[in-house]
Amino acid sequence: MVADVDRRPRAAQAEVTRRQILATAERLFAEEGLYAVSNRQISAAAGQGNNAAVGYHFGTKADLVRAIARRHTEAIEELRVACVSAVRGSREVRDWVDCLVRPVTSHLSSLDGPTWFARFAAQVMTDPAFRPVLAEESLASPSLREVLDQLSSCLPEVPPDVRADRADMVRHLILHVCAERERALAEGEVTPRAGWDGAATGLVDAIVGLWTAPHAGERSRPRPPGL
Amino acid sequence: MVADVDRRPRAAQAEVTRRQILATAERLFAEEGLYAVSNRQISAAAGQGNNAAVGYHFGTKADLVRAIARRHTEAIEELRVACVSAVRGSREVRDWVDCLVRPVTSHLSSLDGPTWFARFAAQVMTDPAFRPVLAEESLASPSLREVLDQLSSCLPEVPPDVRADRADMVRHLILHVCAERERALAEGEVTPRAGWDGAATGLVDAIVGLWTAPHAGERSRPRPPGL
DNA sequence: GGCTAAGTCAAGCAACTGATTTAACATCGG
DNA sequence: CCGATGTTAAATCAGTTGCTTGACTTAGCC
Repeated sequence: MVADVDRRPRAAQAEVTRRQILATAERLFAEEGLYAVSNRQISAAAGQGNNAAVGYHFGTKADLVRAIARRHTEAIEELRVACVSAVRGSREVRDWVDCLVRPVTSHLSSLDGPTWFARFAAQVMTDPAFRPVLAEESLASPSLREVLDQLSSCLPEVPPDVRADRADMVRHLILHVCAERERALAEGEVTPRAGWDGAATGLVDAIVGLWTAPHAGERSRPRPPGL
Repeated sequence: MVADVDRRPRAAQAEVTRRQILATAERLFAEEGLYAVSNRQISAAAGQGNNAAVGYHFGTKADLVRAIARRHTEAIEELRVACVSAVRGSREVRDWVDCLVRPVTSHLSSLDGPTWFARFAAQVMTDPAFRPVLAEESLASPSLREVLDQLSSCLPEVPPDVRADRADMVRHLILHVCAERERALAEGEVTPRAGWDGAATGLVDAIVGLWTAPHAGERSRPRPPGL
């Protein structure tokens, strides 16, 4: 169980197998659904004759999901840290919204070929059983906290509960728009935007508008009486 | 199980059973997850000694999901039609955004006790296998098309692809914000807004801001070079 | 009253699930 | 060189899945 001796051929082969299982599981989860794919199918599709390879290298299905997620969230976290340090000191809403959106889209576009992580993450965050696996550690990111704090300080006049409400909206927006775009790409549909960078621009435009929108009370117009 | 079943006519008793299965399945799906619940568990939890009751009254799991969804989407559709006819002729963005949000939140608040449909729908729309079941018929609603057309005509200067992009965002926003709020309510967490009506107001505010936000190109500020 | 058909119940089916166990095998430390 | 170790392979386990089957109960109609 020593960590720093994995350069040997033996440990290297195991690492190749682990990587293969991770990649295969991520693809199958995104395409077929989290629960629709069994550990056996993953092992087989990963080229492992062993039908228990997943259980051996990872543990339960939750552990596998966590391992897949961590690999991406770590990369995204690095990009976000770089993005934050690039705009630190700014008071522009758009700069900080960029720090929320660009790390995700940039990471997805950095993966060659089709991507599956956005669809995977959307499923994990929507499933009541798997949500806690990813939610805690993902929302605890210090750089993410800083971005949200900075975004809040850009709008001191907006009540805190409204800001919290909208922060949730932004989170859902980024996740599911990326997942939907990924799915559209995979199914060969036409996408509203060309490339992940264009999608990010559309997302940032919309989020800036959402974040800076006037909040309840600033509008005096009454709602229609029907509802 | 129930004492007064013997007095009911035959067909009515079957309808009671169907209703019971639908309600139980909706609750279990929302709480445990779509795939985490088997037809057997649903039958048992619905008080049916028959372990194949679900298969008998409905067909496959997809058929059950469709039946659950239809019951709610029909009610929401009615509310939306009423909402649309109330604001027809208006050129205000907020009026038409109301027609997207209020029917959903109004329907959820009309159900007494805790609700499960939003979480259920979020899972269905996120799962690659079940998404087509709900997506087609839900997006084909004529009143929904009219609202989106009216919303588009409110912003003629915005390119069509940007409008399509943002329409997708609005869809995701309404669905997953309602689902998240429902989940928070079920787990006893504090919710940013009090009541579904307040949540709808926050949602409408944000969506109006999102929809009317300036789009790419209207901002001349270059993005930070880091990404 | 007796018959048909619908609804319910209970048992059992093959197939599949995660998990465990055992064997084969290459690599490593000495 | 050999034994220890860790990875892969393969067989097997109990439990659960959807689905089918047949018996039982009862409403509706002749």
